[in-house]
Amino acid sequence: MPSPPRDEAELVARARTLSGLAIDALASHWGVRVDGSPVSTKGKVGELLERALGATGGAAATRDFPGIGVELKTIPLDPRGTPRESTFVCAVSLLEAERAEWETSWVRAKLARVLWIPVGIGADGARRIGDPCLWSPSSEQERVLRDDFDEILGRIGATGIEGLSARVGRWMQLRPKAAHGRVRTRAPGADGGLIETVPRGFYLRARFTGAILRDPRALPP
Amino acid sequence: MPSPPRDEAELVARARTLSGLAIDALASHWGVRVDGSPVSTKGKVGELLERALGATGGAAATRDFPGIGVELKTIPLDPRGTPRESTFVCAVSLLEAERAEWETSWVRAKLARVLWIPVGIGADGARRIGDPCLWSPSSEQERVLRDDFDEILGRIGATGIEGLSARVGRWMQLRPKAAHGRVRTRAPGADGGLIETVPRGFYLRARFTGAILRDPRALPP
DNA sequence: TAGGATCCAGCTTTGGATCCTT
DNA sequence: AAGGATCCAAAGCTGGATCCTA
Repeated sequence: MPSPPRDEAELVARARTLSGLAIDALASHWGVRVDGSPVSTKGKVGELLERALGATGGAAATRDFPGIGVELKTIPLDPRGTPRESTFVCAVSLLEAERAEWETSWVRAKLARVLWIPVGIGADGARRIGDPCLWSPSSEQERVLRDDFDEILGRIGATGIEGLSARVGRWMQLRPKAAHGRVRTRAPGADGGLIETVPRGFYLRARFTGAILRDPRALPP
Repeated sequence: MPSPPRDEAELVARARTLSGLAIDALASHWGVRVDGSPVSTKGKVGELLERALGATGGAAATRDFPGIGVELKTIPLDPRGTPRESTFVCAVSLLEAERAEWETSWVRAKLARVLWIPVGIGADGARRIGDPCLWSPSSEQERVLRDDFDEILGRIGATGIEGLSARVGRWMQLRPKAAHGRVRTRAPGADGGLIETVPRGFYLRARFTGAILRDPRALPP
């Protein structure tokens, strides 16, 4: 198990040495199976890269590399280099939604510094690690993310969580997270009591992550 | 048959009196069948509204209302108010493509002043005429349309018509027009001779017409 | 043919549902 | 539950093919 990287430069240097490596090779090195049925290997590649880069593992970690304030995100690409999926950022606390502000939010902190690692798929079907991209949002990008955040949390306050569609948000959306979980939220209306619902999390739309992988300062539609 | 409207105000006033009217009612008034199989009634609604508004009919007309320089376009909407189709603007002369310029183009002249008439569909399945919208492109809108025009004609010049996909163009695209027609164009390359191909026309994408019906100065993606 | 357009199979995108490990 | 995510049916969009009338 590698020790945590001392600084960003060391983290990026390590990520660069992994570039081009087949996922299968990395998996067998770490004794992890990533060749099962697709549904049974969700999240495995992300965890594999955390290990290989010396991330602080486990559910207690607030960030992947707390010492240097960097979040690690893998992005699956299709053969043309386009993200195949949206990217989960973090869960949201529905009960604190009304008081939440972008400046002090967890989602902003997570997105402040991200090491994106694309995982491509070759003509032979083998998945390979791509070139890492250390990114912080430009001020224009952050403005849109903040607008999305405000609109999403504003709707939760106005109509309750059941009135919020995953369509809301240009680059960021709120969607169910976890099939079996239960959390409490407030029913719509001023007199709303507590009701139970499924947990939600912030996701970045694929068109946003695709654009920043091509150009870190891009402003997608 | 109404006489041609004297000016824009009269045209819009007439269009407003039609708003809310069922297409079936208008059709029976003019003795036109619009209840056949969908494939057999293409274009009927557009012709019906031309008649009802006193447009100069026939293939010889360069514009629907030449006296006042207005083009009439009907737009079919789905139950949510979104355009169901792209909108045909005019044919393109492939042989003159290399010399063509936006400023003097037919497509620009047609789009300079358009009376959009949405045709919605109610919960009962009946089609009804909506509120007319007299529109000219804003300078920002025209800039994008000109860019599309330049890129489309530029590609015809560079790669020939067969190298041009209907994907080119943000708001406007070039697509086949007429199933059986034949026109001549120049083969790609400096030494290109004349070859035959299917006629093409400019179309406005539904996301553009949908946006300007909601807000005439909107700048869709 | 020119002028009025829509059809519709196939591809892409969306977003609610779901899976594994600690 | 928290943290790593992907699955996949259904809705939406695309764009080549096509239809009618004068």
